[in-house]
Amino acid sequence: MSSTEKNHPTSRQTAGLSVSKKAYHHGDLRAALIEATRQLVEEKGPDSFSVSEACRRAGVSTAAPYKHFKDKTEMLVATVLEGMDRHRDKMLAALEGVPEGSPERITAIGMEYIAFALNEPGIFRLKFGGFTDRIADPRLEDGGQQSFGILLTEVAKCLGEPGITDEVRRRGFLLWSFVHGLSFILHDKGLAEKGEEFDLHTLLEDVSERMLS
Amino acid sequence: MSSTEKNHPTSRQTAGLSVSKKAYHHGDLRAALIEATRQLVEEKGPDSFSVSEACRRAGVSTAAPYKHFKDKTEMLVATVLEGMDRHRDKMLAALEGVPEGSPERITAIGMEYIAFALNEPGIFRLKFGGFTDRIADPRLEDGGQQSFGILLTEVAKCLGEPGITDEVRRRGFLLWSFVHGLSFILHDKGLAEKGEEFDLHTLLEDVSERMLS
DNA sequence: TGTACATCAGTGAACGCGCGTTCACTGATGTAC
DNA sequence: TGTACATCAGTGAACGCGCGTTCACTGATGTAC
Repeated sequence: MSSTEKNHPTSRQTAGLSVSKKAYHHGDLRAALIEATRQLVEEKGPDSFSVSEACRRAGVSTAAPYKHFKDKTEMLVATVLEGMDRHRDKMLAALEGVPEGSPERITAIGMEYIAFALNEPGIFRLKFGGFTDRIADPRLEDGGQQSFGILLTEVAKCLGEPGITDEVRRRGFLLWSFVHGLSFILHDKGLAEKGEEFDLHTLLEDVSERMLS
Repeated sequence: MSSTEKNHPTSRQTAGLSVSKKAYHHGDLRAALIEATRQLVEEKGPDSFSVSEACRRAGVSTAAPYKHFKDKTEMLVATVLEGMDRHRDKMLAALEGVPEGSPERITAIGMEYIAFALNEPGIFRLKFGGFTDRIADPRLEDGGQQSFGILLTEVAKCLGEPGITDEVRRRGFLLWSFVHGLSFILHDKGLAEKGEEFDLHTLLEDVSERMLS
């Protein structure tokens, strides 16, 4: 009984979205587990993540998560979804203040995409890397579709097209492929050195221009 | 004793590179294990590969590999190296008959790169995916450098540059990023659908042209 | 050609480990009266 | 305000599993004479 006050010092008041979520014993174990999962996925990589370790980090027994998630995969899906939300928010934020219809908006989206891949490579790979037993959750597809839609909207405006035409989808797909590949390459220390002599922003501007003209 | 003739029906005569490798008991267990590893990596994914299962498939005890490889990682490295050799050979083969200095050579390299990623996604991810405990083997770096060098040589010829200049490296890096990203996207069923309406070869031609002009 | 010996590829049993998941439980909390 | 009760988040012990690696061994092969 004397060694039980070691955990979650600030979790009781998480200043958060869900006051409706009752603060039983832990406060919000679900959120705490997602955060622990996120940290572990970044520290050890998506493939080395284990439920047990997340529990250790959250300071609960290994059985506790099963009150909140069906199984390990659901924990990972929830964590990726949370990451994608942040990702999309940042992409939209990056657009603020940049003139409508300017190619700089495309560059801004690309920069944000790459920044996310570099800052949260674990989540990025969990979403895009194609890993063990493939998480094929429709909610993940939806999130990706939304982000891609943001890009297409900007491409349409840049090209002066009336909407998401075939040509817009085509250019958007090409731009996405490029930025996606760049993300993987820059994230990999051994590969990134082949491009370290180039300025990232200039590269993106260059490509945006070539692809949109 | 009655159920031992089930394994490796054709492995005794592997029509191979190494006659010097003595045919003791198995013939060439090293090669057989690499092939088993390759198969498993494709079937189950790089992260689900296990030494034990490779042994089962090769029909040997779980201790046998340690006569040929230091540990699990060495088995994977050897398998990736073998795959990279095949990859490079195919890239070079794809160039045969295509006129020197034509952008079609760039497209051919790109098509081959993507074909490899789609046909051997396990090996591709093992080389490029950035996975558990990161394999950072200098031999892998070398192989990648070689392939990139082939691309740069072609880019230089297309641009009419005297050698591997900064501009050649820059264009080559952009082209590689694009094809690399495309490989990941097309390999992923959920992502590939965003580009399924486009003809791959036409996309590559388009990008090569935009990047080389 | 035959024999004695050295080599070493592959064996089979064992090890310790951390994993994902289950189970009956407990005890703090919220609610009804 | 106080008491009885229902809820259910989190417990702790246990499970069966497959893993990577080790060890002393065996027995087929190649070699020296």
